[in-house]
Amino acid sequence: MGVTKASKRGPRRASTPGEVLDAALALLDEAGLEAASIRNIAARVGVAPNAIYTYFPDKASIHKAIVERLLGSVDHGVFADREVAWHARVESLALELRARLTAHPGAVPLLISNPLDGPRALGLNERLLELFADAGLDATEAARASYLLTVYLVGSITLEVADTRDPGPLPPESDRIDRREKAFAQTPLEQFPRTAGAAASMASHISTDQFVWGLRRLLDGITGPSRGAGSHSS
Amino acid sequence: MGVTKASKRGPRRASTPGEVLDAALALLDEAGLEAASIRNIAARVGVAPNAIYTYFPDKASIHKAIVERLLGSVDHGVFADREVAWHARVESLALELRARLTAHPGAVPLLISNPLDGPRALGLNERLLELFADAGLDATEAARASYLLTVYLVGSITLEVADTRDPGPLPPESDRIDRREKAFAQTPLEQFPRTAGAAASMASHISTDQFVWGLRRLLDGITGPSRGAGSHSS
DNA sequence: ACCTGAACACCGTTCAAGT
DNA sequence: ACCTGAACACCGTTCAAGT
Repeated sequence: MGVTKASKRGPRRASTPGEVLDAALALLDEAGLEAASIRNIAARVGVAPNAIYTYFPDKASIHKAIVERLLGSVDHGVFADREVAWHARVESLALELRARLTAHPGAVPLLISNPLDGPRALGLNERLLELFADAGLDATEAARASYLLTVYLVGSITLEVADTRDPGPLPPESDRIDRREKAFAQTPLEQFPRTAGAAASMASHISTDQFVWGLRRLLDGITGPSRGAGSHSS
Repeated sequence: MGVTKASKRGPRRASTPGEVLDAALALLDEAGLEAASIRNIAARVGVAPNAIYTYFPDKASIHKAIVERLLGSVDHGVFADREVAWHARVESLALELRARLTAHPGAVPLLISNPLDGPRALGLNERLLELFADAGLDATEAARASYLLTVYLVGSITLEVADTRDPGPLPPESDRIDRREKAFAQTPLEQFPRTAGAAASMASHISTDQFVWGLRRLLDGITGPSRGAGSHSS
């Protein structure tokens, strides 16, 4: 309450930090990481390259801000509801995060090259720990479990975007499955018989099905198959 | 047999592709990704920058070759032995891969920004599929399981090196645990109570213990807890 | 307070030329 | 066949100057 709007002196800013991030994210989406240079961002904002340093101290801080923005865009409502079974809540959280992050493949390299220590990242971690506490895990187990899930998310997303090198939005799943099948059809059968033979199933790697399957195997490993409440130690 | 040594004409190469990779990997290890520029590599090899293009068509191909070299350095002997229980063999493979890759943190960004489709990567995938076949999984299940394990490896390694931003070899585990504990001691308790409270357990995230724990949870999820042979479908 | 032009020390890559 | 010098079109960042 009672916070004044902001300073009003000087030649009034030509832009805002938010617009700088908009420009950066747009470039990331359209043309990939290397296109999101300070100079290109400045051009899109309509300002000289060095004016960017009025908004952010350096390029790394822009990267961190983008990651925070993406993490901040996840809808907490879906999995914060304690009425829902915890299994389903973890699944919602994981799917929501995957959706938000794969929507901007160009930004994924930023996600995985910086430590996840911003307020949004910590907030999500907090949600995860609550979830596992609700599942009956003690503090140590919950910490391990939430880290395991983070590993799974990061790994899945990384592989998913690494498999589709070119910039721009991810093509529809069906197209990607198609491409994968063609790629595997070319792998030398004699040398890698199982890999080549598994082509059909491999196609499903990049699908949501595979993601959910892996997620469930992982949760089963943590709390025991098809059981919700906590058991076991170590 | 009977392969002649190589061409002997021309001014004799000042270097070899292998030495170029040595130089690149050394720079990666000592000073990180951005230090491993074509120009720095050339300087270390003792040649003009553009001479590098005699050995590799572009920078991306050097990156791919480094990844292949690292993957090629894993010792297949440890887990190829079918006398050993498959659980232990998977664990050996995972630990061996983790050791080889975290030994060169600077190279990890290369690993995760290109599709894992080189001959070495396919060879390792083949080993994994054999392993899961030995465990009694059918082709589809084995494909999913091997993908899940790849996700786990990539995610673990990514988070491990992302948490230690500065270039150079990873510090000893005890130091990293120490640093993590200090970092978490600073996280605002009111805002993220569970995250801050879990500090002690979080420290173990970057340890081999945590890696093995997660790996076992994951294998349990795939084949059922503390059981080796295959069961279940879908 | 904010923005600019100019400069610095870098990139990856290409091209014509030398041996 | 291999290497070089020079150039091209870029980078991120800094600095002095303008309003």
